Amino acid sequence: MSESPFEKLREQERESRKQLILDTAVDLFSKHPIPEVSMRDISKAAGISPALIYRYFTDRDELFVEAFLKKSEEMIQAFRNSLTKEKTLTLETLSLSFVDFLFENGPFFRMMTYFMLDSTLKEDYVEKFNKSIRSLLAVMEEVFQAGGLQQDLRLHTHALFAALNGILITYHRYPGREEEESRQHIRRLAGLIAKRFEPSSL
Amino acid sequence: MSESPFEKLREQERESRKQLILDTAVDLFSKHPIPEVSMRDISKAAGISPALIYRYFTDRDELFVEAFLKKSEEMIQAFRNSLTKEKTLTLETLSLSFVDFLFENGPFFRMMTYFMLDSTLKEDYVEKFNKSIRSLLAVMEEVFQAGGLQQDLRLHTHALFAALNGILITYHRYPGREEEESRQHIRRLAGLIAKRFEPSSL
DNA sequence: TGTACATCAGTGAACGCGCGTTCACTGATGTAC
DNA sequence: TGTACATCAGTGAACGCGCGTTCACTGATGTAC
Repeated sequence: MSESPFEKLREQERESRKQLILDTAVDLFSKHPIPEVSMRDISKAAGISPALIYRYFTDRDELFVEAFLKKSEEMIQAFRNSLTKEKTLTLETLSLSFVDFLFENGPFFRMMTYFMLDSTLKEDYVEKFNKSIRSLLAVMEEVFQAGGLQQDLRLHTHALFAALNGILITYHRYPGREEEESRQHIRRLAGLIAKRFEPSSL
Repeated sequence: MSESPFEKLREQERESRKQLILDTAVDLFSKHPIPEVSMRDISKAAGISPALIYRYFTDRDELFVEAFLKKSEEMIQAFRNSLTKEKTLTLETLSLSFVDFLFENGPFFRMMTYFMLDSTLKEDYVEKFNKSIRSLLAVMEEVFQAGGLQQDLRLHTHALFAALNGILITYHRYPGREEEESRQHIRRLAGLIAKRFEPSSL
């Protein structure tokens, strides 16, 4: 199974072509409802034939899952980075960062909620999704712990995560509001929730 | 525009046929992902021809919205009733009732989240949806008020509503858990959130 | 160096399917005179 | 009472479309001898 340098290069080229398709898909998933993005749409946007996608992915579901995982890893990494930059890491700063991030990263947010609600995907795809979500929860849990919370750590993390998700889902395009107003409302609610989770108010 | 008793009867008959279609649709929307329920599915389940649905509804969207509104009214009414039965109306009992209700009323929950996330519906349908959500928020707001909360009443109601939604969406079919386990986890999280909203902990 | 073969990226057209919706129609009932 | 017409519930088949996916193919490049 050893590969010559030459073969490795070919492999890398193939990989970067695959990433190009993936990036195109992520881009479209972020702009339109996920069920409305067709393989033809993706191929057109990538400037290739529809058939070619099937040289890199077995089917649409696999493409979707890989697109999600890619974006998810980027997102979690960036989220983690932004947290290390904060001087004092309170639940409030964590929560505001979180909703800001999801608000900015439309693709990730859309795909995540799609997974949670609609998915009729194969079990091992669902497992990959959950693994990704668990990574995100791990980041939050660290902050809780750093913040001095000891009891029911896991449970509090779940509650805060779900609550913040709920705020985003419920108000991300509240009617009769401009995007900036929605964002402000979401931040206000996230801050309000976070404060109630501070250990000091326990 | 006055109607004879005879015409009224005919009108009522027509109306009850329409309701029958609506009930069938609600039933299917509760059992399968909403985009996967086709007009043919509904007509087959109702025992009629697909074409007949179009004598009662202009298109699929209208059918969907009317199905949602019907279920929503039932749901809000029942929720209100269950609250009047509670002796002491704390936020905790409110919250547990709320998640129990949504957990039981799969159709409403599914349709609500579909609206929040995916909908590409016409503006006046969205307006009807929001009116319905506002009724639900009004019930919660009453409880907050009865519980003695004065400041930022609206904001707290929004936050709790969104948080509970988030818990339901995030954990309603948490993987590797049986339905009953999911329900318990959701109740636990809802209780945890609710306690933090009690005025006493402000 | 030349030749036969293998590999694989990439293509455009096609397959088969299910969808929302419409069409042309039947048949029962009510209405006007 | 009979007849011509209107209304409307209801139907099965069809229309037109877009979808995911596959097929048969081309053409470039690498490999064996």
